[in-house]
Amino acid sequence: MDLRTLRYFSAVVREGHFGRAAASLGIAQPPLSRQIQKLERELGVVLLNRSQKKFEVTQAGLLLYERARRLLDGAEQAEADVRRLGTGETGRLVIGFVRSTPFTILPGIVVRFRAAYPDVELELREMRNPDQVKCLENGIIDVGLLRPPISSRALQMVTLIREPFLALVPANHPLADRSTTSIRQLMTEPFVMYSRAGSPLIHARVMEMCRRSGFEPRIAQYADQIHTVASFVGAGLGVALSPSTVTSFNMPGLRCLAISDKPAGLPVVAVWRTGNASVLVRNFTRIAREAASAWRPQDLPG
Amino acid sequence: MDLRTLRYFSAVVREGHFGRAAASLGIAQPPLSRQIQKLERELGVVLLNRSQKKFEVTQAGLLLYERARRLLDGAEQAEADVRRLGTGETGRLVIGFVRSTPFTILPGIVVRFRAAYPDVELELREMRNPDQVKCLENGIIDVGLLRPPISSRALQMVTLIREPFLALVPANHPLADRSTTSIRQLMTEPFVMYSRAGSPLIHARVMEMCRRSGFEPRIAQYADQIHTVASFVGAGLGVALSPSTVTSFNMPGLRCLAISDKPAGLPVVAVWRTGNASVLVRNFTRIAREAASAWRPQDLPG
DNA sequence: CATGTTCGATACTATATTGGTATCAAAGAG
DNA sequence: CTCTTTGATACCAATATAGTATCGAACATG
Repeated sequence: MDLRTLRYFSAVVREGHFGRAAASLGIAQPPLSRQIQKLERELGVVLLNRSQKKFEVTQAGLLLYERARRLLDGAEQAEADVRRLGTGETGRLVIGFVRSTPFTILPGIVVRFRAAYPDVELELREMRNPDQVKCLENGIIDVGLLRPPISSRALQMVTLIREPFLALVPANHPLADRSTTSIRQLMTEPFVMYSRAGSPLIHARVMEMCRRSGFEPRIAQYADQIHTVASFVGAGLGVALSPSTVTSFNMPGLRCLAISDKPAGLPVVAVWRTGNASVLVRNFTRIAREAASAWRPQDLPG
Repeated sequence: MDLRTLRYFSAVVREGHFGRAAASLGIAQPPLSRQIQKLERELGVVLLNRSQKKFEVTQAGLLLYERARRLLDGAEQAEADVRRLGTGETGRLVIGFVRSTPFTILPGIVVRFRAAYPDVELELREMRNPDQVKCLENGIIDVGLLRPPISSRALQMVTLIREPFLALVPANHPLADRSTTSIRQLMTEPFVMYSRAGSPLIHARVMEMCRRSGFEPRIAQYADQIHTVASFVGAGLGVALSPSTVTSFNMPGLRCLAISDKPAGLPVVAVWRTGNASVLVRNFTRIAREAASAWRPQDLPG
């Protein structure tokens, strides 16, 4: 007993007429008659009473008709649901993100994704880099938005944006009125520095930039997070090199300058399990790339 | 998407292994692989992630697995139910019967049918002959237990029993001590007679029997029903010819005698719609015939 | 009452689908 | 590095399904 046979039988009962049923099914009448006969033989049950020219549906036939309708509806629904889930129109996606992304690309990604796939449940979890790597490997999150490097070979990634670095100086600093500076010009300044523990990636990059410009920065103050750094610079504790996200805060006493050295930006990547060919993930990363390419660091000086 | 394909997919997911799944389905592995591929192509959805040697079921695949299980269970259940209904193991049967049958064959039929088909709902309705004919034609009752003749050509019948006639005499009658009499011997007796209106069939048969024996009965009293006739005879109002069911009552002052003329018994038949090939009806009439052939008029004299 | 029409069943043929056997290519296991 | 395991592929055989032509019974019509 397969669904085609049920479809046929259902059509015969619905139309009350083999010829019309066959027409509605897009087949000829003789195969339809045979299929119904075969169904009756298989079940060992008379479904249609063909005593006269016109047939009459037996009790058993009526029962089968009801059940067939339910089964066919169920199958159709299942097919549609699977298709929707499989094409990523529906389902659930858990996204990990690091703290900086809500100030850059995360909002754009979420807005675009929601618009494109309104029926996909999107769960967003802020997590630090190492947690995201673990959760990606466990399957707890499907995609991570974070900063490289990541070491796991089971993970695949695509670079979304490179956040440029800015130089931060206090408003009363000699450089404060200019829109651009070089890293070398900050050589003698005291630095407010991202701590190695709190932001190891930025710490390393800033140290590297200074060394490339030929000096070891004199560190006046460590700070863990971007707004702390900004507030310390605004308070006059020193200068800093920071991802451009600082412009998202309206910090009093703070001036942001473009860096003439044009150091490479700080990449943010989307990461997912290499095996995970889920359409949802593919769609999300596609949208993420689109959103990222439309993103521009806001209020950039210079 | 048919049920076989779903069965195949379900087996693959359940076993987690194409080879074992194929074995459990009783087919070879290559056709199974192809069917799954075809299913994925039809749905346009990746159901199994075959990234490595071992596959992994996708979200969509898991959804389809759940739905497939439900559909397959539903189909199996439907098949079983239809088969049961179609083979008359289950369902509902409405039986009409005339007043006399509860004293003769009805109990035996019901007991046997209940034993053979415990899951069939049996509804019993006492109805007079003409009502049964109407209800049979309307489909309100499925089988009627009644006395011929019936005139409708759309109805089919089978004779179940022939209730023999007995002669009834008062206990103080000269014939009361004998076990047999002839109809002629009652020629001069006053008769308690079934009324033409209340029991036209019996009335006609009794009149016919008397006329065949060469006399017109002198009617002392009319009565409608069998127990009324019996009580009147017992009260000494006259003699009577009656179906043997009278022996079911323990009527004081009444004696029952066999009739040496051996008149033909009063037939009771089962009747059903000619078109109605319902297995339930066939089974019921078969059981009715069995029960009838086992029936013997009780306490028959002679 | 004969005749034509309708409707499902049957006979036969062509096509499509499905399953089996042999074999391959890649991935782990030892 | 070799052997085994596992799903995929190529090719062939068997089965199942659909189409065309036609039949036979039942109802409608003149």
